[in-house]
Amino acid sequence: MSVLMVDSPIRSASALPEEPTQASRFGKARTAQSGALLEDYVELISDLLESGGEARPTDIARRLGVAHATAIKTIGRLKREGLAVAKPYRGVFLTEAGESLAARVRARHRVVVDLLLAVGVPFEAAESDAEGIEHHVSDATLAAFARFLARS
Amino acid sequence: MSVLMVDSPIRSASALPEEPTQASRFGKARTAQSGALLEDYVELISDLLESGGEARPTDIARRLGVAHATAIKTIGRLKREGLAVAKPYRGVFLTEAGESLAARVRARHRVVVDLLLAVGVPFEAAESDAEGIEHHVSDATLAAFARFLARS
DNA sequence: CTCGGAATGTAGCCTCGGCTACATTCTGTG
DNA sequence: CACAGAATGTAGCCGAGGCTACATTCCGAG
Ligand SMILES: [Mn+2]
Ligand SMILES: [Mn+2]
Ligand SMILES: [Mn+2]
Ligand SMILES: [Mn+2]
Repeated sequence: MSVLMVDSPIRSASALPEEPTQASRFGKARTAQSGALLEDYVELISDLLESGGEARPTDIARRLGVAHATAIKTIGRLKREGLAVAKPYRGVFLTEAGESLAARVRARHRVVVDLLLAVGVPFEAAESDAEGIEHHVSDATLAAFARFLARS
Repeated sequence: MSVLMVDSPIRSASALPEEPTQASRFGKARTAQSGALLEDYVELISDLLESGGEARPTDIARRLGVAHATAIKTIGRLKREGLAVAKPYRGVFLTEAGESLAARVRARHRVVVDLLLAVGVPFEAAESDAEGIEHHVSDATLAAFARFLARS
């Protein structure tokens, strides 16, 4: 059995994926990323509205750790995309679409954190990492997470 | 015991985190994201070099699903940051720093995919989502993933 | 009621990461 | 060995998402 595996059809344990496959994976990651910011804003605005009553630009900015001008500009984008409404100096509110997105995003955030905790990630790392990870969790993955948590 | 829990110190199961805590979590997610692109380039270049020999801009662009001009511009950034070297028309190579980053990134990618598979995520979703998730997995989380996989 | 400080909004700048269009260089086929 | 076509590189555009500086509006203490 002096096999050297030279010219084996299987090149190695981790051969490169096909080009179109790989391009599609990278493309999905880029797409997911581009929605991340809006998701975080909508989730945060919903949290603020539920827990206190008001979602003011300064609060939003402070919680996100950005300048207030940055927050206001992004709130403008939320309005353009039909997720939020706001009259000058009156605070920000969510549309139906905004509320429904917020609900989905919040549910997913919770499942991701719980999954991380369930596999042994320390609390603060779980919360911190989840803030980025959540935006890259597809429906299929989310469903798998939920199943895993259910049978734990 | 006609307690209504009004004015209880614990407001609800999911109270908002403290402002500085939340800002730091969002900030970390933003920072992680800014490094993501370079990580993917370096990992891909390393894969191409190991598996074939050459890492040419056109190949890189095709695999990432972007225009070749975009890839060339980013390769310029890799050079500025000391991760890659390339002479005109000669293909791209990694510096020591680049190789070492690539090794870490590839190892982390593998652990993330394995973790996803281990909790029941279907293969293609695991590969696809991992491409985004990997960039938000801290060292603490990575270690927890590895421990979980070891005792499975 | 006033008025000063806080909140809000606007203007304009920057980098990153996409893109298209065009210019240049390389290279393999005839 | 020429040269057409592919690969590579350059120029310049765009939007997103940061920032600072400044203008405007609101509101509560006095
Ligand atoms: Mn998030
Ligand atoms: Mn979140
Ligand atoms: Mn990736
Ligand atoms: Mn990867």
